[in-house]
Amino acid sequence: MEALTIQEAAETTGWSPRMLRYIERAGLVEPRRSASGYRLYGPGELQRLRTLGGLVRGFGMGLSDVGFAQRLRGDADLRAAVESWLDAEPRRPQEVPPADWLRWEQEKHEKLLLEMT
Amino acid sequence: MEALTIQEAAETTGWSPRMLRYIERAGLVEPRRSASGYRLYGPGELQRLRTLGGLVRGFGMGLSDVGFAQRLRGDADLRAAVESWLDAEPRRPQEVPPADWLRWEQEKHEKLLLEMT
DNA sequence: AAAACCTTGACACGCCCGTGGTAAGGTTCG
DNA sequence: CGAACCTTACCACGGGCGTGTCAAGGTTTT
Repeated sequence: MEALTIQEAAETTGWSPRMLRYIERAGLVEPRRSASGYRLYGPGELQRLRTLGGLVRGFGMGLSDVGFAQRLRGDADLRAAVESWLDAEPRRPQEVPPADWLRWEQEKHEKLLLEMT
Repeated sequence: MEALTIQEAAETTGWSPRMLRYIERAGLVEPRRSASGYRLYGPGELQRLRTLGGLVRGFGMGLSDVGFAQRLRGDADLRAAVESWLDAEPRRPQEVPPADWLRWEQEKHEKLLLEMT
């Protein structure tokens, strides 16, 4: 049987058993269960847990950020809305021909405005 | 002068003046300032504030999520790390040829593993 | 059967997020 | 000049996040 119990998984990944349960509830790494309900972590889950640690510690992001990124991936509407908001950055009006930048903004947003009301 | 003061901007966008200052501190919408330090909201900022409201209320995301999305856009390393983590989803091992899925995981992560230690 | 695991559920705690309010002081308008 | 605005800096507070610990009960191992 190629699967570790929660305490063994905790030892090889650096997370506490408590956090492994939390990570599961957050939908980030969900191990399969044994017949009696024990969590069973396979090689894929272990790898994912280790790189999750690298992500959090290496970039200072929270588990909820990873959860949001995961949500972004699965929800095309959300992704489109967020991207079009980011595209419309009104930074530095002076980097744009001064006569145009007002209309330029408004055009950028026309599509989005129709969608979200 | 085509720019609104903070209270006027608040009235036309639905945010409170307090929140407009908060949103600025979060790096999401940063208006330019008058000579004496007053915030001046132009058409671009106003539009951005309204669509930000749509994003938050329409999708139930927090301002910090929008901030994270913005950070993702600007930081290529972060984006690559997050994407490769999401790509390695160990969901449903049975959807993949059973002999391959273990190596498949490991290869997917090799690059990332070298970068974050 | 006892030890050493596992499960879920609860209480707790510190910190950050999203808000509001208020105070002390500068600016603009009438 | 006075009213009405603006600025920054604080205090406060409810809620969620990331953790730990503990209790009550089921499972696996020896």
